[in-house]
Amino acid sequence: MDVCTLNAVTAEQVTRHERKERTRRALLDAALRLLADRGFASLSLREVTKQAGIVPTAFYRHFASMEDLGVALVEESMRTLRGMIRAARSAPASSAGIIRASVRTLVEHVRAHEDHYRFLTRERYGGTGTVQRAVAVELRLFSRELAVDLARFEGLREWSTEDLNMMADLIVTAMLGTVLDLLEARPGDTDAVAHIQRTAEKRLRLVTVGVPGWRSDG
Amino acid sequence: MDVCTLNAVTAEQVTRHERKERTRRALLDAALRLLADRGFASLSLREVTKQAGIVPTAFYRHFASMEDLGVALVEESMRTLRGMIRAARSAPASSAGIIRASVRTLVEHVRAHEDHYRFLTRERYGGTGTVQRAVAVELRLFSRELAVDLARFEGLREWSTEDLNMMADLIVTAMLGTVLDLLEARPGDTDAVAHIQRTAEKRLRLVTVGVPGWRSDG
DNA sequence: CTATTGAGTGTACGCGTGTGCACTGAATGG
DNA sequence: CCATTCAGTGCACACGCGTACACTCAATAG
Repeated sequence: MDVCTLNAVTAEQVTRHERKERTRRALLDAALRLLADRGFASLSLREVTKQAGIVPTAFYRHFASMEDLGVALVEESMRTLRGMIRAARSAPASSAGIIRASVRTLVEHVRAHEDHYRFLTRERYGGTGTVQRAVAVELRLFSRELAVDLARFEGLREWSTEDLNMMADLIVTAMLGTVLDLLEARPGDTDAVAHIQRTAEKRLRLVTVGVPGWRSDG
Repeated sequence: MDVCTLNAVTAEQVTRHERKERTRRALLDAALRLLADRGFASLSLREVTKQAGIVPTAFYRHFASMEDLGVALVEESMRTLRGMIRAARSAPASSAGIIRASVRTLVEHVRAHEDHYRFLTRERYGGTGTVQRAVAVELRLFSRELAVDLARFEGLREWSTEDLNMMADLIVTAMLGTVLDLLEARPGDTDAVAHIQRTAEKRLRLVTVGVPGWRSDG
């Protein structure tokens, strides 16, 4: 293999892959668009391909099945979610303002990626089979990461792993509830969003204000 | 109308209604059975009628549409949920043991009505259109009722309505998470159930232990 | 320059869907 | 006793579904 051949190969793969990747994206985006107001289970292969602008049978060049596409969407959406927590982590962390900052990050992130968050919340609870399980697994991992973050805070250092996980689960659950509220609010309704934001902050404060008085045994 | 006629009329309506009601029940039960591992949206009229043992077109003698049947299921399931909170209310209420007792009531109730709780949790988040909205509305009412209950507790008497609603929402959300955990645990896995139960108690304790230190303004 | 690869096409199939329509036959009412 | 009501039947239809199969025709490889 000389340089020329190598370049050729590289060029081929780039262009080839590029084209294929573009169609793959079109399929994922088409699915996401259709999922705006319906569950993944009620999504048909034909609908998705039509929306993506290709013929039904070409679908199989990219995914082995709809379920496969669903799992790909889970991975993509979870990448978005992790992006959010990374943003929240790197925000100014005055221990008092951290809740306010985190909630603001969440609200902005949900606005910017409505489709991913809608997909995750819907399929976590309403989903079926492989897709639901994939979301459940990823969210559990996510919650465990949050538990590690929590362990660094004052007053939580000596908590047991189990208790930290319990608290992280509670926070994630509450957060998903907030996400749902945000998604159900009409997009332009700033009053509603402000109220949801305030309520979300209160929820987190109520959870954290109990930390000093916590005892693990009932 | 003499007595005889009246009796006849009564007998007719009873028997007539009885027969119809029995088929209606069969349809609801069939749907519930099929919903054990699938979402309501992916349920077909033909499947339900087949499972219920009648011919597809006879469906319309009982419901105007599948959506209609879904709303009926929401109402029925919410009646079950309200039964649970009534049971929890009437349990021995030593302020310390109330959490433990409430969680036990919840766990037993979910075991006894798995199908209803599965339906509610699934359609609350994963649902679509009329059914999801019906569940959302009913759950909001339920949460408001819980807020009224909370207002009777020591330390919560002087809380604002908004704060009480916030706390009630948080509790309902956490409770629904517990329901989900219970439904996902394999039926016979008593270890898993015990762990879920313990975690649920801790969640509630973490929420309530913060009450004395609560201040409404951030 | 020629051969191969592979993304996307078009046709065709059997199946499950919701629902319209004319019907049966037992329960009911006068 | 006869007429009416109405829950449930059986047939028919048009449609959307997943996918098998043979294909086109650029991009790529040697």
